[in-house]
Amino acid sequence: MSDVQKYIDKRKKQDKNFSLNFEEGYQAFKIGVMLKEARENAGITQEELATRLSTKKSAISRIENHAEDVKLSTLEKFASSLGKSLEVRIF
Amino acid sequence: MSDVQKYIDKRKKQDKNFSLNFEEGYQAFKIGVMLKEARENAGITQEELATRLSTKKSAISRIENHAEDVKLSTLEKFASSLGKSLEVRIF
DNA sequence: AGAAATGTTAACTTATAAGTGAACTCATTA
DNA sequence: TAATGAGTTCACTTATAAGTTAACATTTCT
Repeated sequence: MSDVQKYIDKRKKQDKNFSLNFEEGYQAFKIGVMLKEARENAGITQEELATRLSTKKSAISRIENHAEDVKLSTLEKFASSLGKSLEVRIF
Repeated sequence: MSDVQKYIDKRKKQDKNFSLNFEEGYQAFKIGVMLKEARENAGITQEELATRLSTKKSAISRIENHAEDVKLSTLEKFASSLGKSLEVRIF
């Protein structure tokens, strides 16, 4: 079972509304999970990442959990501050 | 020579400022070219695409040419209205 | 060449992502 | 069982992407 799936199940239990309408925002949600995973793999806290990005931990949390939508530049900064790259592809 | 490179050369000729500072916004720019390419491959005009996306051709032109930044949802809508998918990957 | 279709740009408005601070939960630890 | 560290959520502000109109430019026709 993938980490994404585990996370979905966990959130479904906690959050009644969650299981209902997450399909709409699924893409954005999945990216939040991706970002959280990338950060955790890098072994740093939200606060540390926030410092690197000159922002606050609350902003990081929002992106990882509730981001309806994200700007491309935000994704890029997030990724590159973890030493990662971002690929965007149309296929 | 790639289409992206051809386009860069063309723009450099037209636009004095262009060759100077395009590194900064390179990612966003490249995506604009990608989107333009995808649209042209689909054989539709900016106006037709604008109609599909319930917006105006000027907005399409801006995204293809001058977009400093783009929202993920905009990319997704753009791609899916051309029958394409969007992939975002951190690596 | 002139006309029609297509694309670009600028100026302005509207919608919303991101920045911020504070109060809270939860887990760990001294 | 305080205290500390990590994460979440809320309310508010600020920055900016996207919507819109209109004028202009460019390309592609006959």
